[in-house]
Amino acid sequence: MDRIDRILAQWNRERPDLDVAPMGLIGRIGNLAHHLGHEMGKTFAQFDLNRAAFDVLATLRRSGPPYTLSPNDLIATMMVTSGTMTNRIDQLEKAGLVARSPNPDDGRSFLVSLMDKGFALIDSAVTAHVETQARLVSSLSEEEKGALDALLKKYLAGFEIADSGTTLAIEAPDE
Amino acid sequence: MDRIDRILAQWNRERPDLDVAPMGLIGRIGNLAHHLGHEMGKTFAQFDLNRAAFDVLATLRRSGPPYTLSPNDLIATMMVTSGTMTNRIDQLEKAGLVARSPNPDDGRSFLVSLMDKGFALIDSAVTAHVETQARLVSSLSEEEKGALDALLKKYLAGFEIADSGTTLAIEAPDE
DNA sequence: CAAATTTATCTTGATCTCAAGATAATCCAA
DNA sequence: TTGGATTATCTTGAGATCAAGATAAATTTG
Repeated sequence: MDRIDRILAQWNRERPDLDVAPMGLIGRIGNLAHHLGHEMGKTFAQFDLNRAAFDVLATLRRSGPPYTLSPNDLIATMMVTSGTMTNRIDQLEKAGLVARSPNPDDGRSFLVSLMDKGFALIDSAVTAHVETQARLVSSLSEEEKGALDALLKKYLAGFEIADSGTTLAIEAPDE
Repeated sequence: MDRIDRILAQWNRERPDLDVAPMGLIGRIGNLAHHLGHEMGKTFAQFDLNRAAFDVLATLRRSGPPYTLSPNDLIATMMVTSGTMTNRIDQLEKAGLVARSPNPDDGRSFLVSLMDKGFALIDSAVTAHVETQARLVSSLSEEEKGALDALLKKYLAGFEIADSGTTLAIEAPDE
């Protein structure tokens, strides 16, 4: 009888006409994301980063040499709006962690490159981040982690297909 | 090979020293929460609500008669800060959906009560919300839903014990 | 009973995000 | 080629959240 079960029990009493089983599943995913995000944020803060800045630096770092992507690449990877990405890059640029340069192949576009300082920072930060993540999944056995990951992957697949434009039952009828 | 798998493959190439399996699991939970939140937000918008307002109204509604809780009760249920809750209640009060009254038993405190208009609105909205949620889990079989929910519940249990003050391996060493 | 502490709520200031629209460059079709 | 559509990015304005601190009432202590 956890926090979510208590919520479902209340709904059952007040609105017995509703089937709230999906609410339990979805609520637990949301709660977990909240807790995990909070804990990971502490690690980011140790490097004077927040989740947003970490994600941008990490995306550039793992893209490999020359550690350079366009804002649009970053937008597509991180699923945020263009205004959000402009803001993130502005801040990282001010901090001297990345630099913008014109894209020689497209006058509308820029290239965002990881500076040496940014490379060093994200390499340290990601090492600590991975340690934090290992701790955050340590309450599950290897089997449980594998089973959970497999189920999540299957579930997520429906949304990713939806993203790519295909119509699925999982999508809303219209926007 | 989904979006998360591609990220892990990049890290494996660039930083083969890191064990990024936990990143996959945690990343999928975050991605799912993001997708689910986005879809549910569309339903809330149909009732001129956002997630924040829906949660407050729903918490009052499911608490049962007299549909009244203190701001502190709402804060504890929703895991938000007091400033956030003040803001939410202010808006709902302006919209005529809830009302504040002094708490006769505690001069520091208020009681937040659902108005008739708020009751009618949340009863319609939650009906639609539950339908949305049913759609959002429809890509999983009953067995998968049960297995996923059980794993999530076990995982979440570690964090809820942590909330209550007990020290667990899953917690950060310090804040 | 008075001082110190705790509790409940609100205020303030900063940050992050998004949606919508602006700007400028590129692409495409006739 | 040239006008219209598309694309990439930035700007603007508004909303939500949080952390930290202020305020006032209740509780605990000696």
